[in-house]
Amino acid sequence: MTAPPARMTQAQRSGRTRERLVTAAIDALYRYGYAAVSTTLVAELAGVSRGAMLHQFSTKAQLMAEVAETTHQRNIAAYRSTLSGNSLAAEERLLTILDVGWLRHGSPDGVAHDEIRSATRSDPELAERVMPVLLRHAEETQETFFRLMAAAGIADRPVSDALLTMAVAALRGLALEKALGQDEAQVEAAFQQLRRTLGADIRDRLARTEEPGVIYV
Amino acid sequence: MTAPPARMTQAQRSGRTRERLVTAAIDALYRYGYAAVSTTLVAELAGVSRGAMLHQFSTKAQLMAEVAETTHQRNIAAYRSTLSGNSLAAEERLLTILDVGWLRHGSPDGVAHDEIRSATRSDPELAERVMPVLLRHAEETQETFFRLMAAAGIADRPVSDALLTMAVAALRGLALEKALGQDEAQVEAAFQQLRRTLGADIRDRLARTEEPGVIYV
DNA sequence: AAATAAACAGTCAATCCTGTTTGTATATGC
DNA sequence: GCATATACAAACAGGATTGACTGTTTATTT
Repeated sequence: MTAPPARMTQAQRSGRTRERLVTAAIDALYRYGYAAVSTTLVAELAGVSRGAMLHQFSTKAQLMAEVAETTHQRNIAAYRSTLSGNSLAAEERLLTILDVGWLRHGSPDGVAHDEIRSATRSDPELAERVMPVLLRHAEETQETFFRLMAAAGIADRPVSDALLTMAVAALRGLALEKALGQDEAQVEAAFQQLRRTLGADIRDRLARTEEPGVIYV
Repeated sequence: MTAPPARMTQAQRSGRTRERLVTAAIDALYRYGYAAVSTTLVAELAGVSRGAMLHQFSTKAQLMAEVAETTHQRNIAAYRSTLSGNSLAAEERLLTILDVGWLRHGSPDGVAHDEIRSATRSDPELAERVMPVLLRHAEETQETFFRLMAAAGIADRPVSDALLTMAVAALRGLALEKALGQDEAQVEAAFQQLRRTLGADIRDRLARTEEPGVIYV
């Protein structure tokens, strides 16, 4: 007794296989890294025929663009849900962002996103399709972060951008160490060092502004 | 009138083609990234026949191991020559190390080294051959950095390791941004942010120790 | 219910890459 | 000077990957 073929609309069928493919791709990127991820592998992991895959994503770059979009959306959702719940003082709030960043960069979503990002360096076709997406994400993030900084009393765009770029670069570097299988405790200690250092800097900057108070997003 | 065949010893011939290949490989890794570097391309760039290449480096992993070794040696040479010349106060000295680190990580040598490092994630054969080398480099670096920290009065191994891991991860992240063609000024500003932040932290730590004074290496 | 469109399945061609193999030239040791 | 080992040259085989192509099934529209 096999299950009946379960009638679905076209949109449901498409959505289902697209989701399966994106999920499988994220998992594969997380586990093996971009260079070891072939479209054939993704299709197999997803339990989707090669034909179906090519119908939904006619090139590898298109699939990766969708992966980049999906992971980014889940990332910002994580920031939002963490920040919207509780109302912390400025310093705590900014450090919480760092914590979420660390959590996300180490997650399959974050690793997959960063894998795609760095792969654009070697793959012009991927770059052409995905870079615009990544740049949009970056601008979006800069804008959001600046609003948070401004709300904390540091309404200085260059400072905000530099802090963000530096922190994100550090998180990417640390996440890569973790992905390379370096000693977990060591990497975690390095993150705590980053946290401590950035915390001190932010505290210092806040001390030079009017009373920061509580930030509302 | 063509040049006479220039008699060379076997060692000279080997050394010459090995050097050509390593140089070409570094250049290719710097310009295109690991995934886009084939052995064929390296041989062409080096002006060396494929047969000669395979004679000197029978696998791609072996070539890459040599590249990793060469670039690392040049890196530590850069640190040594910078530090041995002048005798700076502890804080200045540590920041100088950071500056050299930034310079080297952005150089073709540094980029090539980091490309190989991250490629081990996707290429098990490369990992098997190269990881031992990279781990040796890492231990060497940790040891040297710790001695510098100790000489500066911060003889705390966990702190030294965490600081180093964090700083190197940040430099790798920033160097990647640069390699990806992100806005130079923006990346440079982020590095200055890192420098400022780490400088403050070190100053803070030094203040809690006995008079640091001048470090001799 | 018939016609059309969308989703899916599986094979194929073209390309690229790595390392092997076979053969030649140059240097070295006796 | 000759034998041997090392360095170099170039063609080749095997394997993998991507996107095209042909045909089938399922949904939608009229």
